[in-house]
Amino acid sequence: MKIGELANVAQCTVETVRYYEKEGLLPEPGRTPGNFRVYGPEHLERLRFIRNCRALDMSHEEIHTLLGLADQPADGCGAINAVFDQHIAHVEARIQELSHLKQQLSTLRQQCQTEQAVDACGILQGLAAMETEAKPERHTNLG
Amino acid sequence: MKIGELANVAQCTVETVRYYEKEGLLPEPGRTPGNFRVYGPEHLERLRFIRNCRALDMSHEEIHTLLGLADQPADGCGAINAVFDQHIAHVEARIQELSHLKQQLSTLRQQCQTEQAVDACGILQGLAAMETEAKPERHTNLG
DNA sequence: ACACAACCTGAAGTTACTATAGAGTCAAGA
DNA sequence: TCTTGACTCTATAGTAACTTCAGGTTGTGT
Repeated sequence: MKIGELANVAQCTVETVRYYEKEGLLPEPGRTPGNFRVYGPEHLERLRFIRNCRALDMSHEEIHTLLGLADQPADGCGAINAVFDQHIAHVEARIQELSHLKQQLSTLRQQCQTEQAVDACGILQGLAAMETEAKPERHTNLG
Repeated sequence: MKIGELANVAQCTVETVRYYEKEGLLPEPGRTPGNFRVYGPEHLERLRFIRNCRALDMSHEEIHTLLGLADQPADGCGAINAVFDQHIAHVEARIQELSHLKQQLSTLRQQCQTEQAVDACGILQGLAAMETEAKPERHTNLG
């Protein structure tokens, strides 16, 4: 199949497919005499794998690692579990962070319940007065 | 004060300060005869405001809006509340998303509790088999 | 006088794409 | 046969919020 069909069944755009190829996540497919890419089922399976990883918010680096491990059937899957556990930890950490932010935002929001002059707006006063919190160091791509 | 001191008290790097200036978040300060930036307390207050907004994960666009509203003391603060409410909604939505992801990740993780051959690894099988979920459209900068 | 820290500008790198420009390929209809 | 239109190709730039780097200037302490 050609790139448009592949992208279609894999629920992504043709640009994304070409991008994955350039990134080395997807192997280079064959070409027609007219230079169009031709994909087989193995490409589709790999692309599905990648898209599922992305749906789980894994970074390209993580996916790269996972694909590398998966391509060595002789090895055990302990390393795979490790990648997974780390990713879960990232997600959990981000949820914690965001919950904390939400708490702060709600507190600030309660400083101003009514429409009043800007000078008196409790939110602005709060934003000006807050002690800048050091952002926790991030080892994740999750924003 | 010079840029290094400003950055220091505001808990950020000098590069970040210069970047905020280029982005129009921080007004251009005066210069010494030797072309060094010189800041006053008003710059520090503004920078603190910005850093607090960033600590709350607001985008530069949101901060820009907020600063614009704050600079018009005649106006009411209803618009400010609106920006805030929307941002809180973004944070809540992202928490929901991540919680859902965590759920899926945990389920997958349970597919493989032991060290075994890669071919049998339940995680990889799960990743290959999952039905790619359409990613919800994002109207936020939160990753 | 000289080292060294702090400052300056401008450009490129980061992530995972998306968008655009300009050109080539191919199947079907007139 | 010609043409239209859908699809494809490559290469380049843009996105967000910075960080890093290269190469040069200014100020300070001894």
